[in-house]
Amino acid sequence: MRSRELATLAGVTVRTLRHYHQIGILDEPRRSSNGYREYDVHHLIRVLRIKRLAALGVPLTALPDVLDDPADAAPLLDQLDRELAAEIERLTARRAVVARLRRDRGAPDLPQELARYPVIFAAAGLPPALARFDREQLILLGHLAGESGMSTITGFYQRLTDPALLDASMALNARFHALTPDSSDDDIEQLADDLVATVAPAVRAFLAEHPTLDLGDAAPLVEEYTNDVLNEAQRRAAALVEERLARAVTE
Amino acid sequence: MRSRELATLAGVTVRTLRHYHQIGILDEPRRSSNGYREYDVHHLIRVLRIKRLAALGVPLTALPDVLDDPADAAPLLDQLDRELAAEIERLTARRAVVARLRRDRGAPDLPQELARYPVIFAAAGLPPALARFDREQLILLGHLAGESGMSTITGFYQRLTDPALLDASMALNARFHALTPDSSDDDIEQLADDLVATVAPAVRAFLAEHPTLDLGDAAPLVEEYTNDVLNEAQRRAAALVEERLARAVTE
DNA sequence: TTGCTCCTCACGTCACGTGAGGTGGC
DNA sequence: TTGCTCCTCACGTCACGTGAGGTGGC
Repeated sequence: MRSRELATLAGVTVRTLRHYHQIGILDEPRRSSNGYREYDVHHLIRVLRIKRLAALGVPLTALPDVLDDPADAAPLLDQLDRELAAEIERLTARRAVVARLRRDRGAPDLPQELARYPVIFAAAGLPPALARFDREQLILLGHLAGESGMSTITGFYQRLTDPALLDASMALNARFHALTPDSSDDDIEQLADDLVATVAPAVRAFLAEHPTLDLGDAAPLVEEYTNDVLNEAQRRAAALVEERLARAVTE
Repeated sequence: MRSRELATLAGVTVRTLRHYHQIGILDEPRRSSNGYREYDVHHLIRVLRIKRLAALGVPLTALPDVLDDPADAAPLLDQLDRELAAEIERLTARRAVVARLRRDRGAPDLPQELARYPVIFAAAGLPPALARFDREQLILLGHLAGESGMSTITGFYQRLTDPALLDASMALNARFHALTPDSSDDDIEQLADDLVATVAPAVRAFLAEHPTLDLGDAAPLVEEYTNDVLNEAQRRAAALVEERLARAVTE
């Protein structure tokens, strides 16, 4: 029989037969006078055996050994089982992450522990520009802080998104966002005062429970980021907040 | 920061960064005077986002859309979930086949319904050459007979491997295997008689329960196979058996 | 001068899919 | 002459890994 017939009988494509020839797991048959390949039933059997092993996940390059010596099958099956178990576990874990993201309508580019906060902020009316700032900062912090720092971050965002605090802090965020390079010093000072007054209790309570975030060598990166993203007035406000908050919290 | 530092911070290889540049999902940074790339924190954030989406199984080519518009995330997550579910199902089914093969110490290149029979025959002392013949014939028949024919085949092998019949038929198989082109006509006739006498009751009972195997256009292939594999005396014995068995069963 | 880091090609991976361009049989 | 089947290259897939060969900074 010729290529097409063998392929159809075996349930593969002609290209697949060619490929099996190329990598040497299927003998080339004799050619008829016009150069056409003339296969016989032994080729069909060989292809069926290859197909079945391949369907189990055996790499084609491993096939000559297994096909020629059935005794090689047992360790191969053991290995296949281990690989399948591991792969299923990977995919199942991945699916659990996807499920959580879908449930929370979370951002898929954030660590799953943090994915829900941008959604909460967006729902509370955070301006898009600030939302993006916050999201990127979360990505950066979440990665640089590592496993241990993650619980500090989630603890902080947990308090920030407390319903009692959320609306007030969103209003402050809007004022912060509205700062422009020609905002008055008074505006900046006033915003810093209001911000500290609003969040100080939460920060104090938070610090009692969590270690300080230690970014190690990576701290300048976070600073570089905020410097790049905030305008002059916003940077000044942030510096004021940092300074006054430290005092408010320690006194 | 330069390539190595960004790569280390992000937990990827330098080659991966190059790849992201090549496919256009990561902006090329400015170069320092010696041609070295100088990345900043925004590149780090971008790579972290890419990494996380990629870890979920999002193809890199789909990333620009998702990264630039988080609203695209929901349908993407739905699709990912479907793909993951389907893939997990495939792998789980595959693993079940592997588990059955391991349990039965079955041949992995046979349909799973038939995998255990070669093992039974081998344990019963079938000569290797005949074992190979039988195995290949099973592969061929199992494939050509399709879904419906499979139950006919398993039914037949079920009876053949009945302990009451197995030893006797193995002895006959050994005699069949021992036939050479210069076996006497008497030996051949005697063997055919003994074979028919031994298996006729089982075949009769079997035929009462199962339809005849219909190979359709593929029947000549099976004949080609046996003609290729058996020697002259064995072919004559097989023809005699076929003829006399048909009579023994219908009378 | 000697390592170390960076750079740019460019091939390899795995199991084929998909044309391109050409030839024999009805 | 016109389809149909077969043939042989040879590039593409996906996300990089892995050298090869060369250059700048201490």
